[in-house]
Formats: sequence, structure tokens, C-alpha cells
Amino acid sequence: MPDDAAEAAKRPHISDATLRGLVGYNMKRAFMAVSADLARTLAPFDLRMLTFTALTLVADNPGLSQSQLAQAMTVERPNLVVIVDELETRGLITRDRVPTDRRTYALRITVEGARLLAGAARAVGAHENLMMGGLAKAEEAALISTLNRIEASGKGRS
Amino acid sequence: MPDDAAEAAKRPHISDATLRGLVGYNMKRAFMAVSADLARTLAPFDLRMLTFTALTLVADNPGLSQSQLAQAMTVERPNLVVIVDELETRGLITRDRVPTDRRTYALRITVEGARLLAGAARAVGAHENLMMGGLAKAEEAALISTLNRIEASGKGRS
DNA sequence: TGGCAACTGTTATGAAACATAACTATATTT
DNA sequence: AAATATAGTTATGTTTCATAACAGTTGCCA
Repeated sequence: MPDDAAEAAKRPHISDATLRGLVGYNMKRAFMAVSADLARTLAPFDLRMLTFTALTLVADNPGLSQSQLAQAMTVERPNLVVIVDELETRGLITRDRVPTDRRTYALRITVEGARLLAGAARAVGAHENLMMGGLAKAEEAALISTLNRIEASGKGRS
Repeated sequence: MPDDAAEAAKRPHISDATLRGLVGYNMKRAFMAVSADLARTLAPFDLRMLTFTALTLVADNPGLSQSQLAQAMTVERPNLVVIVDELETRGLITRDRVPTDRRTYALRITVEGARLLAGAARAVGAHENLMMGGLAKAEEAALISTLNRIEASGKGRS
């Protein structure tokens, strides 16, 4: 079929209609857009998505261990070490020894960490308002509810 | 505050309530679940998410160039080379020279590629039915519509 | 017509996220 | 006390994604 060669030269726009029929493809495309904008939002704070998530979870769950944090973030423990290392080196969290179990560290946010997180959280809120600004309150609630159902569907099939 | 140490020992479950208030966080969690199940679905065909996407786009847009495919997949051209290399080496697609522009390759799916894709697409359909099975038709349509609006919000802010 | 700019595909390289195996230190179980 | 399990760590490798630089080709335009 050398006829396709003609249409290859200047195909106006390629079609992803087949993939658009898959919910997962639309999820990926939307998440990529949100993810890219979130990265730009966090850059001024020297945070990435993972470090922002870790910082928030430490702030909300003072004293949790690295294993607990790793499980909450669905990250393997070895990979969490570098994240915690970075946050501790920057003075945003502390690794405190636990007397009752000297294997574990109790992670806590510092005053400086809380201050940085407050600013970052405000910026992330603004980012969400921009990305989801077109959605009605009810539509956003329905979206989250549907996403949670999908997430639960996957948990049964690990 | 050495009091936190006590609760650190056996915190029953850590809370991600703050993050759950962010749409993006729920999107990531749901997408991770779908993505993991999709990877398991494609494994028997020796395909990953990216190679399945590329194969589908080549099948639907015969003769497209690597640049066009890269743009459609939101992948940088250097990274697409390895994907196309793999598909071509496996005999699933062909790289044909275009006489009118000898810089570009026209990508086309082979008979064997189409046969593999047919099986994979059927499996992906079953995977979608399982993951989205709990959703009503209207709910699924609303989800896709909302996701597309979010995706469009991001495109204005690159 | 000749030369400069732009584009296609490619190589090399590095960063980031994620996974596994193996180790040390401590705790738990038996 | 010995065997087993757990927390954190190190080392290592894979995958995805980004950037710079290059050769070959095309298009522009002066």
C-alpha cells in the first residue's frame, strides 16, 4: 500500500479516538495535565509531588514511622529513605529515636517545615482552583466519588 | 513534645484526609490502581502501556511519522525512538521511507502487529470492564467529560 | 543559485520514580 | 537462647522522561 505514503506527508492531526474510548486513557491525559501544572506550582518551594505529599502526611500524622509513611505513599521503603533524607537535610522534618522501639524513627515536621508547607499548600490550593475551576461543586464531588470507587476496584485485584 | 512518641509506636492507620481534599491526589490514587491492573493485563502480550498506546495509534493512523506519534503521545522524540525500535524489531510495525520527504519514516502496523493488538485490545476491554464495572453508563460518561475539561484546563497553562 | 534556517530521526547523557536483594540493628517469638 | 520478624539502610537495576548535540534533508530567501 504505497498510497498511505501520500497521507503521511501532511496528516493534519492524528486521531486517538480508539484510545479515547478507554476511561484509563482519559484519566492518564487529565492526570498528566494536572501533574505538570502541580510541578510548576511546587517548583518555587523546591518541592516535588512526592516531597509535598510526604511533608503533608508527616504534618498530619506526627510521630509516624518511615514504614508507615512508605505504605501510605505506596512507595517502597528503600525509595522513601532518599525522600526523608532530603526533607531532614533541609531541616523540614526531624528523625527522632523512639525509646520504646529503637529500630524506628518518629518523623515530625519542624517549625520551618510547617512554614514552608503552609505556603506550598496555599499555592496548591490555587493550582487546584485553576485546574478544577470550571467544575461545579457537585461535579467535583461526583468526580472524587467516582475516582474513589475506581481506586477501590483496583485494590481487590493486587 | 515527647508525647508523640507514644502514638508513634502503634499508630493504627495514618490519615491522608488533607490530601483527599485535593482532586489531583484522588486522580493519582485512582490512576495508579488502573495503571497497575493495566500493566498486569498487557504483560501476557509483552506490551507496556506506552507500547500498547503506540501500537493503537499506528494502527489507527497508518503512515504517520515518528514526530507525529511522539506529539500525540506527549513523549519527546528521543524517547519515542526506543519504543518504535522495539515494535519494529518485534515485527509489529514497519518503518517505511517516504519518497516525498526522505527525512521522515512512515509507520505502519504489520499483519502480525494487528493480530497481537486485536488480542491485547480485547484484554484491555475486559480490564476496563472490571475496573469501571461498578459505574453506570451515565456515570462513566460524566467522568470522561469531567476529565476532558480538566485536561483542557491544563493545556492553556503550558 | 547559494547559503542559512528549520525539521526528522538519532545518539548520548542524566534525572526521577520505582523495584529487588541483602545487610545491620533491634524486637519478638518459641 | 535460638530462630524469626521488623525498621531502616545500601547497592543495584529498570523504566519513564528531559535536554543537548549531531547528520541528513528540506525549505526559504536574499
